[in-house]
Amino acid sequence: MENTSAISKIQDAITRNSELFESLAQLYKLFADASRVKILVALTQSEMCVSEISEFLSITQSAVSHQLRILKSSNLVKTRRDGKNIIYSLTDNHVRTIIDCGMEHITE
Amino acid sequence: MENTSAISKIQDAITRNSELFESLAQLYKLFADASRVKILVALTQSEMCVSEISEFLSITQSAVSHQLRILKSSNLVKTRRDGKNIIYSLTDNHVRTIIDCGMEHITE
DNA sequence: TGAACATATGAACAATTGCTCAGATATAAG
DNA sequence: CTTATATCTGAGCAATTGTTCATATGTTCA
Repeated sequence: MENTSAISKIQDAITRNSELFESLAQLYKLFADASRVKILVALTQSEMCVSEISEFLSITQSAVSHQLRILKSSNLVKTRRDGKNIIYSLTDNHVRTIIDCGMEHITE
Repeated sequence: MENTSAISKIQDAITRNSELFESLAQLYKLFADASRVKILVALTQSEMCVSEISEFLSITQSAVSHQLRILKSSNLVKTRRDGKNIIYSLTDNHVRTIIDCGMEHITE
């Protein structure tokens, strides 16, 4: 199967930017789990502490904590301490935008 | 830990729309793999047949075929036959939009 | 019809993922 | 200091995922 020159250029571009697309996949992986999506959606509405989040997900506080760690180490959320509680909130508005974007596809 | 009424409402909304957010996670799952992302990005530029795609990914024709089946059964791509080849293309522009959206986050 | 090419499919397997459980850490209040 | 509350962490495990390999299906052309 011979390439047309046009397709060859596209293939080259993708091969050259391979790492970029791996980061992109990595980003989407963060949204690729129902628990994490729900956490992120909740945080688009208000900051919350761990126990508030684990209240409406049907999973343990430990599971929530694990997920939050993933989201935090990927810089999607940030934390501050308030007494015994750790309050989680979105780092910036990208999360909101990405969720809205996916929503449009779902609810077309 | 007592809920403020505001947070309680957010939690209710998320619990009520649980299925919606599971679909959303399911959608992002499709973008959560480097091979699939590269395939989709390639298809935003031009329709392609299976062998053209497997040429620039470092995976076998069989692996590409498996991935394409996932993308097709999720209605992200569609096919037409051209002789011995099956030509894959994007079903609509949502894919492009979602990719652009993620790209903005990466390349900020 | 038979050979060559393009694609699809199913089984098998390693790697990754998300959860639970048990226990560690940190803070606040008595 | 001790207890209670909130959160984090690591080990272990079942489920899912992406790939390869072998093979099947489908198409073209001689």
